[in-house]
Amino acid sequence: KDEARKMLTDADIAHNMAGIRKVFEKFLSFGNGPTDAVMVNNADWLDKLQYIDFLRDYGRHFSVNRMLTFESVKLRLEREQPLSFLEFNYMILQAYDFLELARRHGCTIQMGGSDQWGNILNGVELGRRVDNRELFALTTPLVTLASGAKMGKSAQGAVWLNADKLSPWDYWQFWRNTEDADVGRFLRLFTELPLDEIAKLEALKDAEINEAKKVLANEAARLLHGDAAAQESAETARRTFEEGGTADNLPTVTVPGAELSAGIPAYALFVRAGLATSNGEARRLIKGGGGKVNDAAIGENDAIGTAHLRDGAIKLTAGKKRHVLIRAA
RNA sequence: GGAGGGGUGGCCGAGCGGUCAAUGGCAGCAGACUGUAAAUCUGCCCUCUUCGGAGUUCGUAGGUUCAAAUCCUACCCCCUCCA
Repeated sequence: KDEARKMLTDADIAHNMAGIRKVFEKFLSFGNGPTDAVMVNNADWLDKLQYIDFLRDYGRHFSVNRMLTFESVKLRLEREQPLSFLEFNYMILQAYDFLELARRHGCTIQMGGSDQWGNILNGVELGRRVDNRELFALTTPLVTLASGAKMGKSAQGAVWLNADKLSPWDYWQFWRNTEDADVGRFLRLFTELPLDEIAKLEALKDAEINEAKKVLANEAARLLHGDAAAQESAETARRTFEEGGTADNLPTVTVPGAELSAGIPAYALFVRAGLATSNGEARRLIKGGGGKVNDAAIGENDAIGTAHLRDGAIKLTAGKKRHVLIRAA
């Protein structure tokens, strides 16, 4: 990270921990068994640190000369951006965390993105110097797209693993929209399919590669959100994109029946649906031909109401991929 | 503490009294082309709008001026060097 971290309150931290645990629960089992995962809070040991003792016992093992050579630090200095002492200490604390984890839980390997390489090695070295422990680091390259961009940007922003940040449907869509050139690699990285099967999928050419993308979306969504959610998303996608119809499971926003009877201007409805963040944006979207009601162009000021209900819902579309159903509450 | 440089829209970065809601690039959104792909081209990209305009922006607060992102003062914050 090369930008200042935000200070978090205790409540923020507790909230974040709960969120992190919820995500990891999908992939790990927490418990007391020999192979179960344990979630710990480094405040358990960091809060008790005595400054002078810490400096004397651990601080002496860190050379500022060396810390200044770290990429994250160098970047900040080169750009003449601020780097507080608090942040400068982050790598020391991370190293100490590794040591504490080794002492308390017999943890011997730390994994992370390649940007963590230096930080993790600091811990490895600290373990050797202080406890004569042998610790290990394992890092993976940050995943980039074939086009060179960093992965993780979707139409709505970041790709979140929490369902309340990014719905299973949007998560499925994210994978479905993978670039051709990334499909094989992503199947290997993000699914548990056998490699020979992936090789076959990857060999698909042109429009056929879409089948591979569906498999990728299904598998990735299944791992995170479960079978049911994955299948539902696949079915919703099939009906929406392949049949051009209206699937019941598209994201839905409800509006009080009375308001709908009275009629709501189209631009306002797009804002309500979350398809635009301001009235002006909604207007521009519709004017530019990117906003549709029940798959048909409309005027941005047209009143949308009960007359537009089809099977109990009004389908709003922004662009080709974002659809929202409006239902009366 | 002293000297110098600087804080501009999500980010980078021009502007340095009026023609500035503010060049350009990136990111984002939409249209065309397609395969829910990429690349490319086009449009949009502060808020509101009865589409004529209106209102709020250029660290914060004051001031000068007919007019300020641009000048002055104070304050806050950042960077560099000196102590």
